[in-house]
Amino acid sequence: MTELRLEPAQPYSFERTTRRLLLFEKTFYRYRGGCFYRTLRLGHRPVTVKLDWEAGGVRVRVEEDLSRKERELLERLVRRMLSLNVDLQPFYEQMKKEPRLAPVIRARAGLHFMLDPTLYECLIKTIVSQQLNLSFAGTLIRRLVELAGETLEYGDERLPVFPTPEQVARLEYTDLQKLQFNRRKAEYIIDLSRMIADGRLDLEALERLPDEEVVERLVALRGVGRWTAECLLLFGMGRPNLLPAADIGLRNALKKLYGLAHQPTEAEVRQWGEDWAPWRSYVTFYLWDFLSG
DNA sequence: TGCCAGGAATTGC
DNA sequence: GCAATTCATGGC
Repeated sequence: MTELRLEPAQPYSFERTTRRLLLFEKTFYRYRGGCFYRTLRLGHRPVTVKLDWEAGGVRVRVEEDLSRKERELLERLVRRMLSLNVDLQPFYEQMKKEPRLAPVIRARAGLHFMLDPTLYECLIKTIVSQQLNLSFAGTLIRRLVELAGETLEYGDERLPVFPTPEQVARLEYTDLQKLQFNRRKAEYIIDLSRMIADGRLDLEALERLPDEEVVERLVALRGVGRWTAECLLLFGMGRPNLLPAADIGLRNALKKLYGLAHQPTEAEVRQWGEDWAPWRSYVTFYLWDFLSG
C-alpha cells in the first residue's frame, strides 16, 4: 500500500476539476464513495490509482508497494494530470476586465485542467472524437480499449488499461472497422501507433518545443489537423494559450454566452481571443465547462 | 425524419 | 487553390 498527499496551488477546486470525468471519461474513471479511480502505467507496470480530496489536498492511493522511483513517477504524473502546480490567480485577475466572461469564470473558481496521463492516450482519444458526438466517440474508445488493451482486476471489477502503441500497432484496419470505426479513422489510429512503436514518431519529444512548432509537426501527420494538434497541446500538455477557434463546442458556448443569433465563425473567435492571451486555453476550457452545464 | 456531432482527407472544378 | 463530398452512427 502506497499513499501520497499532494498540495495544490490555490485556488483549487477538486470537485469542479473532476466533474468532467463523470460526464465524459466514464470508461477510464470510476467513481465510488467519493473517490475516483483508474489505471495508470508506472513505467510498464499498470496499477489502479485512487484519488480523493482530503483536508485541502489530493490523496493518492495504490494497493501495491511501490519503489521509490515509482512513487516519484506517480507523484509527477498525478501533479501533471490534475494541474496541481498551476497558479490561476493571474488568469482571474486578467478576466475581471472581460464583462461577459467574468461571471462564467467566477462561478468556476478553482477549476483546473484534467489532463490525460500520456500524449499517446490523448492523441488517440482526440482522433476518435473527430467529428463525432462525444457519446458515440466514448463508445468507440471503450471498444478500442477492450479489443487492444489489458484489464486489471480490482475488487469485483475489471478496469481497462489504456493500450500501448505496440498493442494497437498489432491490430489490422478491419479489426477497427468491425467496431464501427470508419476506414480512414482506423488507418490514422493504427498507422500512428505503428510509427510510435517503431520509433519513427516520438510524441514526448514535442514537450520541449514551443506551441507553434508542435502544431507544425503534428499537422504533418496523416489524421492530425489543426484542431487535433491544439487539443493535444491543451489536454495532453496543459499548454495555457491555445485557442481551438474552429471547435464547434467553443463556438456554441460563445453563441450562448453572447446571445448571438448565428454560430460565430472561426475568424470571429480568433479575433475575440486576442484579448485572452496568454490564457486562451483556460478561457476555452471554462467555456466548454459552461456549455456542458 | 434529417441534421448535426469538441474534423480531416480526398475529390472535383 | 478552394469548395464540396465522404466517412459511420448515435442522439435529438
